[in-house]
Amino acid sequence: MKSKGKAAKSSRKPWTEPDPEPETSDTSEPGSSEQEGSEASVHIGGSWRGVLRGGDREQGRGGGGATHNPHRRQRSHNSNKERNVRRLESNERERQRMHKLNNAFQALREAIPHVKMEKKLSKIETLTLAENYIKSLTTIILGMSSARLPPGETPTEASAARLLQCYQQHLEEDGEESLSQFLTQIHSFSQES
DNA sequence: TAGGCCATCTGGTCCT
DNA sequence: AGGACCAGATGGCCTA
Repeated sequence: MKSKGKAAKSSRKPWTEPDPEPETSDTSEPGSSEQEGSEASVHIGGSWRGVLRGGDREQGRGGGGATHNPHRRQRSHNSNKERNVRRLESNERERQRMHKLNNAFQALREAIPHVKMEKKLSKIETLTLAENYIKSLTTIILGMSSARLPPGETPTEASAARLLQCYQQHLEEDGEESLSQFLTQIHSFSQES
């Protein structure tokens, strides 16, 4: 679970009803997959978590607007057991999603050179270094291609075209969709300049 | 011990 | 309808 290899985390509170109803015949252990120790419920700092999260998340896409959003989807009235199952499935999917994200971060770490090899880069460090690395490479490539231009060709035109060609080659080799997206951006950039 | 970083849970919206 | 995505909350581990 925790990739740091430290002691397994056991204090995560599994999903439970904030307002426990009498009929909660849990056959499935709430924390079945990797948590144990189901505490009474999610009672945090003197208030219910659900209450805490009520109405102050009005920004951003997934952000919220939970309380007064007229377009809010009607809650389906599933049984507690059903909701528990769905919640656990959601948790599992979210975990997998985050693992994939972390794998991508790891791949990025390995792709960028950095000085302190013994220390693992944090996520924010990885992103920052990657940004700088891309900028440096771009500068170098543009410099190289403008150094040997065919006569009559403007530097930006030619270098952008070269860049495009280079990425197209990568695209053919790797077949990555993310690359093609970037390719489009490069292309529009080259047309602008 | 405080602060940084992280994994996980959670409930909301968005998308298919 | 259900999965993906997102951001806030929380608590554990580690280091200065």
